[in-house]
Amino acid sequence: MTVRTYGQFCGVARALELVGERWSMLIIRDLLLGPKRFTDLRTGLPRIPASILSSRLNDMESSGVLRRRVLPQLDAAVVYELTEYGAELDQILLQLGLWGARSLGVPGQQDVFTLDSAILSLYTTFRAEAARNAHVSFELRYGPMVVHALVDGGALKVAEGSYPAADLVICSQASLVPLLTGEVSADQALRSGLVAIEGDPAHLELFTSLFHIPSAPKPSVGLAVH
Amino acid sequence: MTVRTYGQFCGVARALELVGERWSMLIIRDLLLGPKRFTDLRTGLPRIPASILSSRLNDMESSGVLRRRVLPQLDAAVVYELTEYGAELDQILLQLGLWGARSLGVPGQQDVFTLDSAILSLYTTFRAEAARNAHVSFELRYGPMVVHALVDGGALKVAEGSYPAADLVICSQASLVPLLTGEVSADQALRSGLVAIEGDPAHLELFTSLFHIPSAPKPSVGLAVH
DNA sequence: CTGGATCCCTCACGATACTG
DNA sequence: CAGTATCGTGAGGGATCCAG
Repeated sequence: MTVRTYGQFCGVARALELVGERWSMLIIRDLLLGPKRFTDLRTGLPRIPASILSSRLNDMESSGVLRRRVLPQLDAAVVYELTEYGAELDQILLQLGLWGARSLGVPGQQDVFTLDSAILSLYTTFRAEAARNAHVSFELRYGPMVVHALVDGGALKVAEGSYPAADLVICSQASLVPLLTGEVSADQALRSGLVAIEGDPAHLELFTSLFHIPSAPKPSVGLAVH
Repeated sequence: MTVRTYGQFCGVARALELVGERWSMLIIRDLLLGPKRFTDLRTGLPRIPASILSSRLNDMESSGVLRRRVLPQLDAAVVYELTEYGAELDQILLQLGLWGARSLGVPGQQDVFTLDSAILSLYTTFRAEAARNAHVSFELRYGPMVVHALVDGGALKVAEGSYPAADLVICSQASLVPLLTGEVSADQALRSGLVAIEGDPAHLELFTSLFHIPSAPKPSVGLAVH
């Protein structure tokens, strides 16, 4: 189980040796939302072979990114959870998700849309600075999957399940990406049937201002200016 | 050349399909510092097979992360440079480098320390908020490799080569990591011979406050709280 | 000399089956 | 349920060769 290295004395190379193998980042993505069992991870990552999941978990446990924990229950349930070190990847994962979301096309026939990525997508696209004075709650229904998002003045909490007190219920028939990029306005989304809502249409306008996929670059650090 | 996918409709998965293959991130790391020729990239990544470099460049060109450009010269020199989209990975790469630097041990016998990673390491460890009122210049000598860093009130510019007007010259005999993490103080580093300087020792103290590898976590977004 | 392409070998990945 | 074992395939690694 000797990890392949890059032969470089470099923080980036080291990071990639820890979490750069195929599937590792997606495992971490799912664990960011809480400890999970082996089977939970398989469910969230339908295409990962069990043997690969097993070896990734072992590798990342050895390197201190996550840990195995035996729950104090009769059935001795085992969960995997991020260590503090591993959990510090959260911002990086969110930014990477936002960067990648910009080139998400339409979902392919084979693509799965999991609960965890639905929840994560709300965190990645959340614009805290636009939510300073916002206090609003949404329930989102992606087919059978239901999550809710509570916006409370710059803070966001997303979780699974319904939220009967929600200010707005959004039922999406397809990908919300065009709405989040601004390619489609709230109005257009409603009229075209991209989404259906229960509640005040003005709240959908608010939703698009709180959750957004920027098409223009954020100001760069200025390394690659030419 | 059909790219392996993860079969997920998710920004993180999409990002990994674009830049998650082995070596891709390190290619981008080097290109963050400016356009480079095929041979320059090979020099900075000694262990990458030419065939892999070639296919990564082609893949990332197809996906819009970088572009080939033919310089208007007689020899028709070709350079590779990041697109605007690719360049937006800069913050992510810097943060990933900082995260990985925390588990950098001592450089292995086989490890190379390239000019680009030396320059990048200064960007990754730079603390702009600690440099608000700082105006100072450093020359760093890692064996035969020489770079200089200009700190100008929260802004940093690092480049290759000597800088005769530098306020402080730092000659490192070994890895600077212990100094940057605070494991070794500026005083101890001098007395132990970890570094030798030309200039005011007080500037070395300043250096350690400007460039730092935090051992404690930065505040997390609060996803993985349990 | 740069910018690759081609060959071959090895090992990680991926699918399936199996066990405590 | 929670993984490990087996095994074929294809990507990575290294050397060599070729075109502009």
